[in-house]
This record gives sequence, structure tokens and C-alpha cells, in this order.
Amino acid sequence: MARPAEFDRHIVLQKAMQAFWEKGYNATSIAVLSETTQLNPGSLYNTFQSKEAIFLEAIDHYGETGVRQMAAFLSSSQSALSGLRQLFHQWALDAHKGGPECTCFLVNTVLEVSRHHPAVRENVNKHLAAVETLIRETLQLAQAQGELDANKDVDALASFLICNIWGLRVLGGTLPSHKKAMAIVSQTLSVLD
Amino acid sequence: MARPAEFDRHIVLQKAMQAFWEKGYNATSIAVLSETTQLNPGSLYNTFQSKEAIFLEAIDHYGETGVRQMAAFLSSSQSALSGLRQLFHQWALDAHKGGPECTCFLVNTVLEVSRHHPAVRENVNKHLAAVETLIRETLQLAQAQGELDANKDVDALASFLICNIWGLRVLGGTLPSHKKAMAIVSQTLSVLD
DNA sequence: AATATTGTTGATCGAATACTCAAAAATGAT
DNA sequence: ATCATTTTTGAGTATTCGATCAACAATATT
Repeated sequence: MARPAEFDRHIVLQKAMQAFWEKGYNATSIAVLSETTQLNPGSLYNTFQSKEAIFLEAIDHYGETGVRQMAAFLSSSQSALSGLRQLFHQWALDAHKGGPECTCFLVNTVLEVSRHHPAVRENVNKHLAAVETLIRETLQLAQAQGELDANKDVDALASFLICNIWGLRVLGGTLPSHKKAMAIVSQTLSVLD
Repeated sequence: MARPAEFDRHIVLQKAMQAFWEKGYNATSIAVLSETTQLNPGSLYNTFQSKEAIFLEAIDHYGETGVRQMAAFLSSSQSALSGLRQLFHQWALDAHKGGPECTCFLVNTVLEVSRHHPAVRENVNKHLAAVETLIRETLQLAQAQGELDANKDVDALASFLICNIWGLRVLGGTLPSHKKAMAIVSQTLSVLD
């Protein structure tokens, strides 16, 4: 009964997410979003309420995709802890790699936007909490399988590991040496022994 | 032989730094800087070359002041490690406190600006490296005094601690509970035992 | 084919952006 | 007091910002 949209909403969000991830919220203008999504400003505003609304959905897209990929990787690993260790080594590689993917869109957003924007903070925290839950569940599995000392405080350990992931994401912004990133990850993972 | 300036350059930089710290680089306009420093745009541009130049000097002001205060605190502590531990507990308190000071201006800048701006990255990294050096020297002192196991890799330990400080600064942006911040710091400091 | 409904287009809105400039004001040297 | 020099003022520049609009295009239903 009406003209159908010519674009795929998921693809548009994927492209908007990449722009926000690479440049940050304030440095990503509607003109940039219009160009990267190949949608005119009018179409963007016909689809979303505002730049902020696009941003919030882009955060959801990033968070959901990321957690899904992490969970898939962990569940395909030989053991709970070896999966976790491999993830950290991958983050160390990412930090040294440069480019947009050496930092985390969520972490970037915490420091650039969350502090002044309750709605964004709430959304970002939701996805950060999902990652922490995934890590906590992985540690619990490791305990149940006797891979991790049963006396360890899994909640505290998960919070600590999350904090170290965030630190690695900041490290990525400093263009560190691979050696340095690996030294940090080794030290971090030693708390699991 | 000429009209003297009516302002103190250090005070102006202090105020500009606070604005950049609180709002970030992109969200701090010349109009905001003009208001907070009580200098008209013309005076700002007569004193500094550009917004970017103000930012770079504000980073220097923050970095130099921060490292100086950290060094003073450490050298007044009863022991090297107890000083370091107190600093981390203070950062845990900061993270929970809210307000602009729950994050670090340098860390904020790494993720918002450094990635796209080599001059800023170089300047920020310089001050981050100074903090790391201070921590490394503190650890070396602790080793020399027999407070820290002589077999520990001090370089790796310093990098690890810096990474955890950064993680705590991100944590500050999420408005965490005090309990959570303390749990992380306890876990972090356990590597010193 | 006619109609109702929605998507697309691209010019355009007022406000905000970083930055500049000519005029006025305030000093030290003569 | 006059002059050379620098600061201060605040209106001004062109550009970009997020967002809107009317005109037009494309579809499903009738």
C-alpha cells in the first residue's frame, strides 16, 4: 500500500556504526552519515528520529554483534579458560594492529558521551554488563570443570578482567608495541593460575 | 612599551583544561573557552594559535601537574608500595565519586582525539609514559628496599599497573558501585604480593 | 487505471562552528 | 604629553552543524 524502502536497515546501522566507531559521536556529522549510508538526510530522518537515535541503535548493533561473536568463540573453544586466554591474546594483537578496530566502540563512547548523556550511558553499560556476564559465566564453567580454583571470587575476577580489557582498548589508542601489549596480557592472565 | 596582558596564562590554561576535561575536545567550542577563561575570542587567538594549540598546552598543564602531584605523594609515603596502594585506592574512590574527575583527561583524549591526530597522540603519550616511568621507578625502589620480590619483572608490572589505571578511568565513566571499584583494585594489587 | 500511502530527493532552515579584523584602550619610553 | 606597541573588544567572516520541507517517485490495494 506504500512505497517500500530501498535500503536494508541492518546494513545502514552497520555502516553508521563503523563511522561512529572510527570518528566518535561528535566528529561524525549527518553529512558523513549520509555519505557512508548512501541515504539522503531526509531518508535518514524519515527512518530515525535524530542523530542521537541512530547512535543508540548503532551501539546496540555493536554490542549485540560483539557479545554474540564472543560467546560463539568461547563455546567453540577446547576449554573455558583457554578460550578466555585466546581472546585476551587477540585483544593484545588488536591493540598493536592500529586502525579503527584497535579500540572498542563502547569504551570510546563511555569516555566521550556517557558522562554527559544518561540515555547513552544506560545503553552502553547494558552491553558492557553483557560482556562481563559472559566472562563470569565462563569462569564459573571453568570452576565447575575443575579448571579454575574453586576458592577464587568469580565476580571479582570477572570485574577485574573487564577492567583489563578496557585498559587494553586505551592501550590500543597509544599505538603500543606488540611486546608491551603481550606483557600486560600475560600479567593479567596470571590471576587465573 | 606596550599594553600588558590582563590575564595569567597559567590560570587561563587551567580553566581551558577543565573545560576540555569535562566536555572533551570536540564538544568544547571557542565560545565555551571564551566564557570559562573570561577572554574574548580575539584575545584567545592573540595568545594562542588555534583551538588545537590551546588543547595541546592544556594537555601539558594536566600532565605536568598530575605527575608532579603523584611524585610528591609517593615520596611522602611511608614505603614505596604503600604509596602505590594508596594511589590505587584513591582512584577507586574517584571512579565512584562521579563528576568530571572520575575520568582522566589524558585517557579521554587517547580515545577521542589521539587516534586521528598524531600531534595530540605524541603529546598525550609523552605524559602517559611519564606516569609509567614514575610507577616503574617506585617498583624499582620497592625492590631495592626488599619490599617487592626481586624476581618480578618491573617493566611488565609497571605496564600492567598503568593498563589497570586506564581501566579504572573507563570504569569511572560507567558510574560503578564503590564495592566493584574496590574489588578490582584489590585484584590488581595482588600482583604485588 | 485510480488512489492512498510511504520513500526519496535535494534544497534549505536557523544556529553554531572556528576564526578574523578594525577600532579602541592601556601601557612604557621619550 | 606624544608616540610606538600590544591587548582588548565585539561584531564580523565563511562554513558546517543537525534537522526540515515540499515536490516527486514508487508501491499495494481497489
